[in-house]
Amino acid sequence: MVMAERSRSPAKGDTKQRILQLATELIRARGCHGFTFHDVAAELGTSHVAVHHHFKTKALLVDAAVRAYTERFVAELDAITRSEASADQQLRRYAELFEPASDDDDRICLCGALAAEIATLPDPVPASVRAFFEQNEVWLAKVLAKRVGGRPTTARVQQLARSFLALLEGAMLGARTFGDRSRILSAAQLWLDSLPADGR
Amino acid sequence: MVMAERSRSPAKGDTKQRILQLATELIRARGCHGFTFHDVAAELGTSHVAVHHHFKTKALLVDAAVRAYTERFVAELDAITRSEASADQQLRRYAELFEPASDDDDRICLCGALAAEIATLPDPVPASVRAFFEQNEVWLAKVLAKRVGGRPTTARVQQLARSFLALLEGAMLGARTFGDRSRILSAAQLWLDSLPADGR
DNA sequence: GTCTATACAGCGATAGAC
DNA sequence: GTCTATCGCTGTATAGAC
Repeated sequence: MVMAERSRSPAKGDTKQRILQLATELIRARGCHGFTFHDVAAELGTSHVAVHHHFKTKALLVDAAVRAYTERFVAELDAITRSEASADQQLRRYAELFEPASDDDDRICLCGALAAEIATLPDPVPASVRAFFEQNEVWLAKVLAKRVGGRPTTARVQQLARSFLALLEGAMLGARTFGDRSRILSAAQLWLDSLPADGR
Repeated sequence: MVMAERSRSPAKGDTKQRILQLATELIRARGCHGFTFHDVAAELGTSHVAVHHHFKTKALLVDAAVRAYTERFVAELDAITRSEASADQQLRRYAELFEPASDDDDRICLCGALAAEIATLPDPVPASVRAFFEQNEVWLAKVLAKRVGGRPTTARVQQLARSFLALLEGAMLGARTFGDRSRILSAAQLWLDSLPADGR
C-alpha cells in the first residue's frame, strides 16, 4: 500500500485535490465513519465548513476518494502487466501492493476498509467499492489463467482470483489487528506456493 | 454464523441479556459505528437512556458483546473437537461457522466486523477482539497439525492457521459486499483441497 | 432495578454574509 | 473560497421518580 501521493506545493486550485488526498489517508486508517470533516479541516488549517464547499456531502467526498484510488490502483496493475514478468512474479508484485509502507503504518487498502462498512455506506459509494474489487478480480483472473492454465473466464480460475483477493484483504485486517504487517506477504507466499504448477 | 440466541420470554431480569443480543446482531450487520443506542432501544420499545442504565458506555456494551460471543464461539469449537471427526471434517465444519444463515442475512462474524474498525474502537474492545482471533488460531493450529503433520507450534502450521482465518474473514467481507454468501464455503473448499495430504 | 427528564459536546449539513 | 450561525442527531452524563 505505498501509493503515497506527492505533496507538491499547494498551488492554488488544488485544495480539492489536497482534501481528497487527506480523506483517502484518513479512511484507510480509520474507515468512513472514523474520520470527520473536522479532521480534514484541521490538517488543512481551516474550518470544516470550508471542506463542505468542495464536497457538499461526505458521500461525495468518499466516493471521489474511491474513484481516484481505483484509478491509481488500476494504473499500478497496468504497470505490472506491461512489465511482462512471469505470472508468478506478477502475482507477487500484486500482493506487495497491499503491504503497508512501514510497521507503524496502520493504513490498509481503501476499499478493504470500506468493504467492512459496506452496509452503512452512503449511496454512490458501495457501487464504486464493488467496481474496485471487480476490476481486481478481472486482472487476477487473467494472470492466474496464465499461471495455472485455462481461460480467465473459467469458474475455477475466477474462484482462485476471488480467493486470493479475499486472502489479501483478510490478511490486511489481521496485520493491522495484531500490528504485524508481515502477515500479508507471508499469507500470500503460502498461497502462491500451493498453486498447482502446471501452467506457464 | 448461525448461533442465534434463544428468544426466551422476557422473564424479568434479562433485559440486559436482550440488549446484549440485539447489540451483537446490530454490530454484526453494521459495525460498531453503525449502530446507536437508539437502534437497540427501538427494538426494545424503550428510550436510549434506558439502555445506558444497563451499559454505562458504548465501549462496555460492545466489549460485553465480544466476550459473550467469544464464549459461545469457543463452545462451538469444543463441540467440533469432541465430535472426533477427521481433521478435514473439522476444518470444514469450522468454515461453516462463518456462513450467514441465509442469502439475505448480511451479518458477518462479530469480530470480523470489529477487526475492520480496530483503529477506532474504544479501549477495552481491541484487546477482546484480539483474544477472539488468538483462540481461533490456537484451535486451528491444533487441527491443522493433525491434517498436515507436525506440531501446532510449528511456524508453518501457525502460518497455515492464520492464512485460513484470514481467508475466511476476507471471504466474509467479499460475500457481503457482493451479496453472495457462497463465496465463503467456496473459498474454504478451494483452500482445503490445496492442502498437502501427508497427514492423518 | 427500571425507567424518565434534561442537558451538553461533537458531528454532518444548510443558508447566508463577507 | 471562507466564515458565522443554526439545525437535527448521536453518545454521554446526571438527577431523580417509581
